[in-house]
Amino acid sequence: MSSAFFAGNVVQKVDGKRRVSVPASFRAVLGDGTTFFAFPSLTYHGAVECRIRADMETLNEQIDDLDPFSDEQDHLSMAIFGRAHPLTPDKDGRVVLPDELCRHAEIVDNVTFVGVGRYFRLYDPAAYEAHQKQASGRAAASRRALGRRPRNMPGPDGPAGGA
Amino acid sequence: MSSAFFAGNVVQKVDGKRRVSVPASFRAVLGDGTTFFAFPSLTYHGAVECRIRADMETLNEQIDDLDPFSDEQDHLSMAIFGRAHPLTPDKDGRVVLPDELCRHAEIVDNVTFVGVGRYFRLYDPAAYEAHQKQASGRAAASRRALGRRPRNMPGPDGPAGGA
DNA sequence: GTCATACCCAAGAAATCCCATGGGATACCT
DNA sequence: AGGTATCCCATGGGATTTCTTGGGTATGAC
Repeated sequence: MSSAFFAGNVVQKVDGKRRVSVPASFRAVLGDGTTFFAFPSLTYHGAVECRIRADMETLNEQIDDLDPFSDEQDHLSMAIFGRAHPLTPDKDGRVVLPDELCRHAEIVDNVTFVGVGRYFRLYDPAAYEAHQKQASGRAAASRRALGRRPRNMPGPDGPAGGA
Repeated sequence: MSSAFFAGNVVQKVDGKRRVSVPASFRAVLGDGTTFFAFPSLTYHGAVECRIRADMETLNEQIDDLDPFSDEQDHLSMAIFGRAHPLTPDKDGRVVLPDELCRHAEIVDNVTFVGVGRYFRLYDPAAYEAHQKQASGRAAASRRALGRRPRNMPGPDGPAGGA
């Protein structure tokens, strides 16, 4: 049901030890001291994707359902699980960003946390601005993909509540 | 629990801390201290769209149903969730408008809250006047798109007239 | 021992709360 | 009906708490 929901964007500093404060608003969604998993995004090269454990497990099942020994299965599990670092916020709400991920996303001394619904991403601030600009530009057109109905929300009798 | 319904328009002041009173009438619909999500409108550039959590989650599901890893999916979720700031009215019924949103809608020291049914929008007062004027002009023509279901629709010279 | 990781503490900045005031609208009393 | 007392809401400002962030200290691996 109402699993985690992340939204908004926040810029945080990365210190000399590669520590970063997970924004309080995100921590509130995660729950204090809850581990999440960070790995290079498959969708947008240059971002790090962060997901909660439940999502990782779902992903695992989906990949398991693929043909075992297939290249697909192998590649996906290597790309995701092989590079997924578990991160647990410390008592001050900070995590240490693995060097591999920083290099991947070219994160140096600032990170932008971006909520994307059930997961969030990490970007270099400049890269985020660029990607966001592009996404916003094209989103208006893509909006039709959501169905032709502007009223895409369930009503009182809608699918949400049932009875 | 019937779904939210927002109507009417109210101009509110934005103070030096970028605080704004959410109109009492809107708060009554939301429920006290209920957080809602504000993001740049995809349909009308220059407005901020505000939706309740349930709507955001529905939107999230719809976007999830799109092709995973597609640009479409990526752009929509970035444009909407990445810029959707959760706002929670404080005990005085006020929220702080994120700078990003103020800049987007060119909101400076006044905001117009506009009810649009299940959600509401924020405009710069002048921009609202302009948009409203234009919308009213086209509404008469678009009216037939509604079909003939609502029998009590005012005509072109209906009560919504002058001022 | 050296390096890496996790913990603790402190200070500045920012967000939140709390209270007081001004207006406008409504309810009430005469 | 006229006038007045109340209530509710919007708004300003100051006090408090929370968040972020820098640096120091312990724990443990190698």
